[in-house]
Amino acid sequence: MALTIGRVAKGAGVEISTLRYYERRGLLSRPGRTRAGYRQYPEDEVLRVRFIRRAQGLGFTLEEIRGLLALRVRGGKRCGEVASAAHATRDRLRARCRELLQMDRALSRMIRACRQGRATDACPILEALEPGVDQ
Amino acid sequence: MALTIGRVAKGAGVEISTLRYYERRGLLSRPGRTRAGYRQYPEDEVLRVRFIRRAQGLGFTLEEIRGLLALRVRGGKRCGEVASAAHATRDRLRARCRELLQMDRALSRMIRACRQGRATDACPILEALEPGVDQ
DNA sequence: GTACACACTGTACTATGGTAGAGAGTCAAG
DNA sequence: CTTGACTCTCTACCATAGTACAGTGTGTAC
Repeated sequence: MALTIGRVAKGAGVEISTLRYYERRGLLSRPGRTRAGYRQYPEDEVLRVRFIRRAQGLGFTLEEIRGLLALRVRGGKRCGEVASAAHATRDRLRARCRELLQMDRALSRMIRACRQGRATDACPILEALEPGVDQ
Repeated sequence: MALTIGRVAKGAGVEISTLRYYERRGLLSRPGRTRAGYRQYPEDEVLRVRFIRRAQGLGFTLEEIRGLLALRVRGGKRCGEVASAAHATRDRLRARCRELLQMDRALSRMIRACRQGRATDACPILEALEPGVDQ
């Protein structure tokens, strides 16, 4: 049961034109077509599109997301290649997460200061991030 | 010892034009000027700019970063307001971090599968994220 | 067989986050 | 006092990530 582009769009909560755009950018592979030229998507295309939107929400560019989506193990071949790409990606995710947690701690400090009625005149987020500045 | 725009740019690793752009967008407050009209920045402006770049790397828009930079406790006044904004921001950071860790786990699974010579034909990241799809 | 929703391509426009260049003034060294 | 590096404003351009629209074809319900 193939889906039309309209159904995929509705399912994933995006515009039809966005799906065509993703196709042009190589994030979605070219689907089959009916004789009339209508795109025919497999049902799980919706999941792929949702993934794209979530990853964008996390601050990845479409280029990066294209890379994420390309990561998969194909029959043991080129495994080393894929595994090292996966490792590198994982490292970047973790670094990102660490920085988020640093901001989190800064905010917590601020909230505490606030509760105690102390004023922090300088920006606490900015201060809190200073130690990590050189990487 | 005030800094010229060129020194701030060099210190923060950005273009001069970018600093003027940030000023227009309200991320940097208008600095004092010399009689000749040259901008005069306090030394810690460099830190502020570095913070902006890091936050951008974490996927925040300039608008969001403007909000982050505005969060500070001013002499106990408007504390409730600021604290609730800080809480909300912290919640968003944590949600973001959780999603990153979800992707992290997906990658780890893939790396394990790879080591064991198993092929995962579907995209493992995509699969791993499915449970979280509905929020 | 004619509405009407939906699909197709192609082009053009939008917002965000910058970057580049013109034309002019400024500062510091020699 | 001139040369060169730096700064100023203003306008125009660029890439990314879409969105909108024109003009045309399709599919189905009545």
